[in-house]
Amino acid sequence: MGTAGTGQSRRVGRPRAAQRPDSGLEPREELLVAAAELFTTLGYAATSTRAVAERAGMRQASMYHYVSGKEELLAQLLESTVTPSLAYARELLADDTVPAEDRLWELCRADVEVLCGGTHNLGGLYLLPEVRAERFAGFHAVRAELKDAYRQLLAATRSGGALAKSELDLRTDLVFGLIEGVILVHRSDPARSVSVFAEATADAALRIAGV
Amino acid sequence: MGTAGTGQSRRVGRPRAAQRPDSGLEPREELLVAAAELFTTLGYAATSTRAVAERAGMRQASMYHYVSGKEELLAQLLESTVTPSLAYARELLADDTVPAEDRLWELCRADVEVLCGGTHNLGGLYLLPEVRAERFAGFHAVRAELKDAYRQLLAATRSGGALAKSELDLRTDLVFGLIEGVILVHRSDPARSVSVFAEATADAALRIAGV
DNA sequence: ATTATCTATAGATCTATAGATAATGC
DNA sequence: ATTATCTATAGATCTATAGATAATGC
Repeated sequence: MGTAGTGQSRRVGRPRAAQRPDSGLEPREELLVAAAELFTTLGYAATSTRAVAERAGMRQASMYHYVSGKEELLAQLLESTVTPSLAYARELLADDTVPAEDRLWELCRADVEVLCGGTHNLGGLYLLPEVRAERFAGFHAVRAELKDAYRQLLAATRSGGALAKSELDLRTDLVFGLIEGVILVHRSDPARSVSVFAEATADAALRIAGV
Repeated sequence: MGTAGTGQSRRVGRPRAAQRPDSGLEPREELLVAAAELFTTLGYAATSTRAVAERAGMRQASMYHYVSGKEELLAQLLESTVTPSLAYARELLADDTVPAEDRLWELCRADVEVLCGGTHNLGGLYLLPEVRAERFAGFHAVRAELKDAYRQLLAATRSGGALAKSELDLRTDLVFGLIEGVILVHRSDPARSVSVFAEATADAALRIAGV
């Protein structure tokens, strides 16, 4: 069995200068958690590499052993906000034993649940203007895929099938806009139950969709 | 009549180093326009005072003759996104000759129209994490007032009068979330007519409100 | 004299690299 | 020997102030 498993066993390499209770996370994970906290509270550009590294328990320069810089952390965090919902959306798209209305409802509910349920409001990072840069093309691709899943589910509903393309695009934007907006507004009342909020949002989305 | 009026007449003070076609705007306005462009495209923290000043046609240091720094520009821009809608909301709240449903619809429509209608997507600035700072308390106050106007109009509708407080808060968040979300999503299809989009959003808001 | 601007710059960052060091592993 | 970390720092910013300058106004 060796010494692996407990996590707090002695590690290779020079010890850290500022010793801390072992978080149990891998260093890269520690950096991501620290970045999520700081980006969402202080803002991305206002957060220095020093602040991220120090919060993760290492010195500024040590961060570069794990990531190429701040941008990589942001890119990873952004993708992690969409990937779970996208995987679920694909499952739902493939499952034609359930009416499209129900699948759309479920996607909305799950999407809000995931994004409001996390410790930090990573949803807000979606909208950083700096995210438009080429560097984040991967994130934009998965996000566009998710939006397209919404569109396809809308089109598959009874009332959606007959829509002209422009009307379908409009409704997709309204539904997608609702989901993003409520995620952002959620922080005004974080005490409220996330599952209740997510279900209410899904109900609202179906009413908007006109199904 | 004197020499005022044409705007391009000779001005007091040392001439600018980089002469440009006269925008016709006051220097402070030029700075605000430049800041709006840069903040919305590059991001707030990623925009330097030099970039703002230079785009406004002056050197970096000259900016301080008009504003105390970047924060003041952001604070002013933020307030300018809410103030028109808030003034309109107050009018609507006072006008009890029109059914509350219609007034709510009209507020939603106007709010989206103003925020999507501007040249830049200032709506996105709402969500900068740096805006949570004490410095922007004024903005948060007017924004909270606007949200409260939405709440009051919702409460005044036929179906809204009977709601428990928590239910009213929930619906307010859904409607307010929709408005903010669509403003952000609007940039995905800026070619679409703003007035059509604003009316569709107002329709959707009423459906969410359950009236 | 007043004003709006300029140039120059001090001081405070921040990022990313170079090279040293202190552990474990063999 | 390998690894993870450290310390130190060069170079590139960026902000805000000090003080000079080039207009108009009286």
